[in-house]
Amino acid sequence: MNTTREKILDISLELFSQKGYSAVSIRDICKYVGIKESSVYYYFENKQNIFDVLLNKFSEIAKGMMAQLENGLTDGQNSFSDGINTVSNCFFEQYLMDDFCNKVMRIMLIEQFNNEDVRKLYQHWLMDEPLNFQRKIFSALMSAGMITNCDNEYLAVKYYAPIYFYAQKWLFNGELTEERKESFRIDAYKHIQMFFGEVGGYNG
Amino acid sequence: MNTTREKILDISLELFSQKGYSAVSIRDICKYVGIKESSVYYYFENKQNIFDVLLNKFSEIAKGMMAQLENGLTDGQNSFSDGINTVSNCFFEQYLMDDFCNKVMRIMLIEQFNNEDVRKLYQHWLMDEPLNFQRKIFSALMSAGMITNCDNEYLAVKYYAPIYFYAQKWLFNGELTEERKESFRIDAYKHIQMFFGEVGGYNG
Amino acid sequence: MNTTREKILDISLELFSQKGYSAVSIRDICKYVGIKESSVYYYFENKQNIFDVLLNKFSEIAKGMMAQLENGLTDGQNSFSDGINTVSNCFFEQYLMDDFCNKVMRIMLIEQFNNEDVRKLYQHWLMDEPLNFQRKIFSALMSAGMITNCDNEYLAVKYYAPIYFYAQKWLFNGELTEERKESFRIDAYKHIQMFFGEVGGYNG
Amino acid sequence: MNTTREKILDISLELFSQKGYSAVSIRDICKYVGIKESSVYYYFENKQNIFDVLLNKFSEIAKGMMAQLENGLTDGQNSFSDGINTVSNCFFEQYLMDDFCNKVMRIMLIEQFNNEDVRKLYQHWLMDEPLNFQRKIFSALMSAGMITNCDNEYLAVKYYAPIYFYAQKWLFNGELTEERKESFRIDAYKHIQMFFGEVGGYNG
DNA sequence: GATGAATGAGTGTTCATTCAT
DNA sequence: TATGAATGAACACTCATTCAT
Repeated sequence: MNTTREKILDISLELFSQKGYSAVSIRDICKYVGIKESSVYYYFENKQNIFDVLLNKFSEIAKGMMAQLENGLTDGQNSFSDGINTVSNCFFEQYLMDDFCNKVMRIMLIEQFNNEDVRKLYQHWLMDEPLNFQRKIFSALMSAGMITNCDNEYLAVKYYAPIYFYAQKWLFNGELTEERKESFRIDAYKHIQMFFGEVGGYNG
Repeated sequence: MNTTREKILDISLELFSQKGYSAVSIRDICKYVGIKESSVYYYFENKQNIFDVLLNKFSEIAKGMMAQLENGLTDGQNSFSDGINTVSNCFFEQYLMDDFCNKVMRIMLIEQFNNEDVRKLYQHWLMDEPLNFQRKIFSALMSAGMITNCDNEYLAVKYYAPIYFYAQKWLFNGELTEERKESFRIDAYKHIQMFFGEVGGYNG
Repeated sequence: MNTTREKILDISLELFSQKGYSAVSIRDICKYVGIKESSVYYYFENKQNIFDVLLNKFSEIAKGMMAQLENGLTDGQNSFSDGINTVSNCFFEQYLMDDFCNKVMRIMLIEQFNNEDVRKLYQHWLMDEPLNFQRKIFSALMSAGMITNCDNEYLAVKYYAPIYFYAQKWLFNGELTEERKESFRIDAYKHIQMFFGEVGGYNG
Repeated sequence: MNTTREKILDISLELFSQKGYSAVSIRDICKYVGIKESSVYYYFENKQNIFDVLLNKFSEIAKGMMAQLENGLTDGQNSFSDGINTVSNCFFEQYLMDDFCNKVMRIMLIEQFNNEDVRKLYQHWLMDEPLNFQRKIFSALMSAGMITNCDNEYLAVKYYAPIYFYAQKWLFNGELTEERKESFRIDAYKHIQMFFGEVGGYNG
């Protein structure tokens, strides 16, 4: 592969996720990559293009992730809690806390205000889609009679909002250390347990 | 009074809240205010100073708001739901949706990544303080026997996270129209009603 | 008198002598005087005018000084060494080391390169005139037979150059402290003594 | 070679030596070099950096010059006056009147008041070092019995002060024309001759 | 593949000065 | 006497981008 191109992407991702798009200059990127500024233009049309490539890559991954989650739903699981755990685990580890995804999410969080397209992506992948997916889960659980029928729109928010809140608290600022990841897991899993305790299904 | 100074602050607030600090130039501000760039320096030391003045003004307001909320708690209210409504109303209308506060919150949301101090402010005024205040409410309600004793840390998150989520969804991007405010109110008040329905106290 | 005007002059003199004309702003001056920048223009046409007033004042003083020195020459003195001492003392204490004169000399030293007029003043009052005066002294001493006839042009340089050198070393940079003044006096008077020891007249 | 870089240095040297550092703008330099302002930053970090490069280059040359002079002292010379002439010639032609060195000296002369480091350099290379070197010469001459023993500190000043004085008069202001150089040579060599005439050694 | 050289447009900031009050 | 308000011109510097090599 073209390692220089990859390096540019890697370092841009890292820097963008730390300081945001406009606060990172081509100079900064090149300094870390170890090339001259003009060389960037051999691989990318312009600065914006680097950014776009990163976001597109993320969109692909996110799309795959959501598909995988939906498949996970229908797969035969031994038990209800097995299903919940598999799904949550996947969403947490391979999405919110995945090195690449986490960085892109930070970028989107920062750039959503300068860039309408980014805002839509953020809204889509961090608010609407997870909520939507959660709604489907609850629908399934309701039709399976595993939880009592109710407004699953609100149920999804009730479930997802604390996770979103904890993610912002632990995962989207400062360095993504193992400690912070663990803090997130503790808070999030406790929430899930409490949630299903109330809602009724979380007993295996 | 010094209208030019006020104008600079107003327009800076507006522009900063739309595009973030560094994406707004002194030239931009002056174009809208109708003065020459050098005139800005008659009123403010430098660009950062404009920003600081806005944040300080917000901090003062936020401090006052939190004090007022705590006082509201101890004031004799006719009923429990009266109290909740007064507090929520104040927090929503005069804080999250107040023209000035809302714009500063957007600024903090944007700038928290470029600026450690701002991140702390954001964390303090939009996460820790509201959560903290909520915890106190639940403590009071518990000792009054109005809700069953339980982990009020988690209770506060359960209560506040959806509000935070709805705020991000409706109040912190795009234009703050009446429609969006109304959508927020509907979602938020529904959540509050459901919450106290479950928790036990919300029957007056 | 107009004390504000005097203050402006005093402080300008001080600051100009420390940093040079262009490195001192009207703002700087006003900060120390305790007035607003626009007020300066009530007393002076512009910044350059302050500078000119100071230089003119110095020129007057220097003119007076040289006249006084020449008079001192013809005054009946008890002895040769009395005459030399009176003249040197006056030139050192009331000229090179006088608070006002010393500061203007520093200014001229700094500004001679930006300003042709200043360079001429400097050349005149710190090189040509002292040399010229010294020449006259030696002429007088020669015709009085007190020193042997010789090239008094060179004699003047031989006499004055070390004084000029010591002045640059001790009096024209850093703060003009009593210690530095004393160092200058020691070096300069030693030179004078040695000089007249060789030349022949310095024995009373 | 990098002609543009050289041009920037050449022209900066010229302009700085005429008006001083702060009175010369990047715009000025670029106008003469024939490049756009931003191009300067391809070759130099900032304006100060241009200045520093010039001063460092001078320091190197001055160091070499002093070493060469000291070597010259110990080299076998046919006669005493040969030695003096070689040394003086070198100090005058390749130091005080050398195109590059002369300009840097003017810069130092101007900037010594704005810049403590420059003042130290000036003091070092135009006062202390030459004086020091001269002292060594006189020490050597004394131990060789070629001049009578005496206070060689003062002797050095007696020798160097007039040269310093003539240098300031002829070499450090206005344009450095051949006429002015010649005037300096005449005055300086006459002084040297007279000096050694008195001191005793100058007869070959 | 990569770079040396250059640039146009822009940024925040300083400063002497003006003028109505 | 003094100042509040404003400005035009300048300044050092940054940055994304271009293009011939």
